[in-house]
Amino acid sequence: MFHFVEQLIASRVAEFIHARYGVEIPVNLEQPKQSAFGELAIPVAFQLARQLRLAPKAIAAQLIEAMPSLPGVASLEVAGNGFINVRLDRGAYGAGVLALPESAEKLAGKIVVEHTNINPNKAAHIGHMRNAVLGDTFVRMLRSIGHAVEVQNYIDNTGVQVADVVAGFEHLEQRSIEDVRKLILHPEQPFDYLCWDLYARTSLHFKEHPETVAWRHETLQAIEAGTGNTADLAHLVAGAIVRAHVKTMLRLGIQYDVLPRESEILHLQFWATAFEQLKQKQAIYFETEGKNKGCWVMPASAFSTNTGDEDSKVIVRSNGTVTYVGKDIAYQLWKFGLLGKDFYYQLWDTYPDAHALWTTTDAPNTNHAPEFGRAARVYNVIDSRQSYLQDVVVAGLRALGYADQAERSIHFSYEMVALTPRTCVELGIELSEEDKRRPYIEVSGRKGLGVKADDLLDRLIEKALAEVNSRHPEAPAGERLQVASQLATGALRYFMLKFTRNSVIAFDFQEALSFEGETGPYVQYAAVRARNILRKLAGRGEAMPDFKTLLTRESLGRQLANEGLWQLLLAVSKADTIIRNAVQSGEPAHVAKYAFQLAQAFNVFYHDFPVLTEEDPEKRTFLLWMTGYFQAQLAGTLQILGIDVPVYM
RNA sequence: GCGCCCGUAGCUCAGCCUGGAUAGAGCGUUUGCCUCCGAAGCAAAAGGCCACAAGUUCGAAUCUUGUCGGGCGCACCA
Repeated sequence: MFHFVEQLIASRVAEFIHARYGVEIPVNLEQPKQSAFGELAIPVAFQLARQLRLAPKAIAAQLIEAMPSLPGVASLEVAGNGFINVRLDRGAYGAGVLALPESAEKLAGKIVVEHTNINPNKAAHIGHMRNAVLGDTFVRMLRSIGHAVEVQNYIDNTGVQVADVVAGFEHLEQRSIEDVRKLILHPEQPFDYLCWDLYARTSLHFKEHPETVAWRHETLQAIEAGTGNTADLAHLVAGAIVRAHVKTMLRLGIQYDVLPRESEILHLQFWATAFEQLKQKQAIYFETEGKNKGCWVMPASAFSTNTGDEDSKVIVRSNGTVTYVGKDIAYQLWKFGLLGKDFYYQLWDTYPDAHALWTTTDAPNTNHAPEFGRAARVYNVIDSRQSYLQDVVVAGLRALGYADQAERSIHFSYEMVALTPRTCVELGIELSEEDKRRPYIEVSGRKGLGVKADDLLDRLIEKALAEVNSRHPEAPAGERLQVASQLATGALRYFMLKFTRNSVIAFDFQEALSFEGETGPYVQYAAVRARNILRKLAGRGEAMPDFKTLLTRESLGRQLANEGLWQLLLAVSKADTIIRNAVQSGEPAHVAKYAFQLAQAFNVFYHDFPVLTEEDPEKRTFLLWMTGYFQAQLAGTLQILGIDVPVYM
């Protein structure tokens, strides 16, 4: 509702200024820091002062003198050095909120969001969770304002990391493919955990015995060839790990539409097609001298604005194999429907809610897969350390003449998750004296240094369950576990979202395990309390009043004369403004912050205005309506954050 | 060396894009509030040269430049 009023006032004021002074000027409204200054402030007199050569205060006075009355506005007044403060007609605003349907119109053009993208060779850790939660929340934000969104989780199943684990199985562990199949089917420990350790051990072995690094190259070549025992083993391992990842992410309410795999990029010759285009448009050239002799490279001038930068980027190695960036250019072209070819698809799994998850395959078939790719806009959720490579990919698009798509190919970047030295100690990780003085320690899958996603979730559930057990010992055990899981997810997702994208998260158990203050459970608690009031009402056999007939504009005006209630209604009605701005700036943290503020506002309401015991019937009706409105807005905002409202807590 | 990010309360962070009226929140500390829709809550107090300097401006935490700290990149790894 707030969004609507803001826009209406801004456009009317701009029109008036144009008519009166003949000046085209954008009118920006701001929200005063103090509520005593009204609901909105128009600082336009300051901007006009320069052009009209008049004091801002005098202009502001002229404006409010001559301005025709604005709809929904009670009064305008000059304040400070030239602000125009706006006071809204509270009854009209309340009636507007009551009447306005919450609907999002369908927007044209599909948006592809690629996120998660974990190498399928080990368990997911907290860094991967930040990626997935950011991506998933952004997807929910986009969908909530009417965008069609396709979620892709790219699987690099033919890369070095998978090769290392496979080499570990074959050389260090002397395991046959049948052995590994048994480890997957009858695990003593989760397979992704087993690979976590094996990957760390193999990496260490390579470091200590450099001559064995040859295993990696042999394995890699075998995997790329696609046939034979080693390739089959890699396929088995990567597949099992992907299943583990999909399962872990589902615990956080994260689902995907399609898992494009690198193996198909290779087998279906996606790269060969892209390579031809790049050569044709001379986006890359064959280097004949220097350190990159024999490689196909992209000149630095294509992707770097720094004129002194002479380092070109190798796309095809001198041995004829393509780098990751090359494959990514092909993939990015496909996302926009620009490659001129498509994958084949097969069903990977069906989620409990019947949503289908597809993956790519190189075998032609008659499966009825939906159409994937052909995006109007693409977001790649990738940490900021890879911004250099992302720049190269976008430069590839531009060099091929796809300037529009390059513009709409967005690196949704975020800073890494690191560990505080205290957390490292807690995990039993030995730190050097130098590391102890650092603000944070980078996680490393290669070193096995990190907090596994499932471990963290388990700890959160354990803690939440203890709390739930102490409060609701009589409730069924299954239900208590369900509630504890929802609280754990809420705590974790909120924790991952409360920081803005470009701030490094120094992960700390104590902070992440908290359920008090600015946390997911705090917001969940407010939603549960709001719903409990409505539930109690229904429990008494009392029907909800007919708000639309009882709450007339006059009645709303009387109730909203109460400053506290008016401020609360304003806060609750700002959801639309907040979410639109958050999508615009690509910042899920803003939605999280708003959810928290909404919960704070509700707790004030809850404390100051007992609803069910209110004796004045008109006020009681109003308070009930506010409760319902709060409940709906809290639940709606939490849904965008991917957080459930438990039945109790 | 070059590029990107960060520096705001004891700690962890919002605010910076789009300059504006007394710089906010959570945690921690101190003090109150459960006979009252659930205390995972509410109320209050203390706590700031917004790293530093110069510039632009009527006005700078916010824009520009420089300096100093810290982090991350700059592979024929991804």
